[in-house]
Amino acid sequence: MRLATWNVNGLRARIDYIDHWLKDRQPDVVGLQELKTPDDVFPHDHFKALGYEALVHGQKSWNGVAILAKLPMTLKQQGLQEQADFGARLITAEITTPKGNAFDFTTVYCPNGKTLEHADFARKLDWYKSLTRYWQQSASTKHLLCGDFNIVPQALDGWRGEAGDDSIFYTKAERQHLQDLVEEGLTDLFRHRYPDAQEFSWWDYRGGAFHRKHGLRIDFLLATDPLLETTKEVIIDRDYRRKIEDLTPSDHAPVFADLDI
DNA sequence: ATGTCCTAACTATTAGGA
Repeated sequence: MRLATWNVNGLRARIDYIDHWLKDRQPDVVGLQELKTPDDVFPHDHFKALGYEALVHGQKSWNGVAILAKLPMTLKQQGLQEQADFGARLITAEITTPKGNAFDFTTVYCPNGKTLEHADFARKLDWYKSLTRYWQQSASTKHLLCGDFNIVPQALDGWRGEAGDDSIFYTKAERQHLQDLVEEGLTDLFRHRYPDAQEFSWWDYRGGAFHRKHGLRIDFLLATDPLLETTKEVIIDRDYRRKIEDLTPSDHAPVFADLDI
């Protein structure tokens, strides 16, 4: 069972690139973020031809999340009710595996915050409070939370290291909100498997950041213990941050994990 | 040229991204 997360930076602009990756990696379930696509033009037929059903929570121009799955799934939640005016940023489905096991899969596009001084930074922190409350209420023992969290968990996860401390993405306040999710019983699958590895999931398009290794690890797969225990491998799929022929990549790499469920 | 790049949108310049 291969579960993945990917901020695609525009679904319609990325559709051919996404096809390459789906065919190469064959994930069973994928959480997508930053669709920038209204629901009424979401290319359901396109993904159906590749074997995927899609559940979508999108909007015009910005944000937007979706779940692609080769397995049976049912919609459980679209959006955080307390945060409806901050964009389409969360979707949850219940997935049934070929073994007949059910688990919940949530994918999120957490707010960026812009700058420490901007009003959106305080809203980002408040959004995280709502996410933690949602998590407390979901009360499912097998639950994966994945997406673009827009927070650098520790110095190892950002190219600036400790020099980034207290700047946006690296603040104590933001990191505490990730810690709150850990205290709810979630584990960062990549960091758990590779405690000392420095791998990034996002690189700025500008200034040759990818080749200069100026990246951040801000895309995570977080899982409850029953899912953690069955995790066999976790990959940050860095090769898919590269250009493919004439196709432009997202600024994020996909991240996926293989679980025996 | 905020070293600067990519997307979407009232198609030309701006907002948003991280």
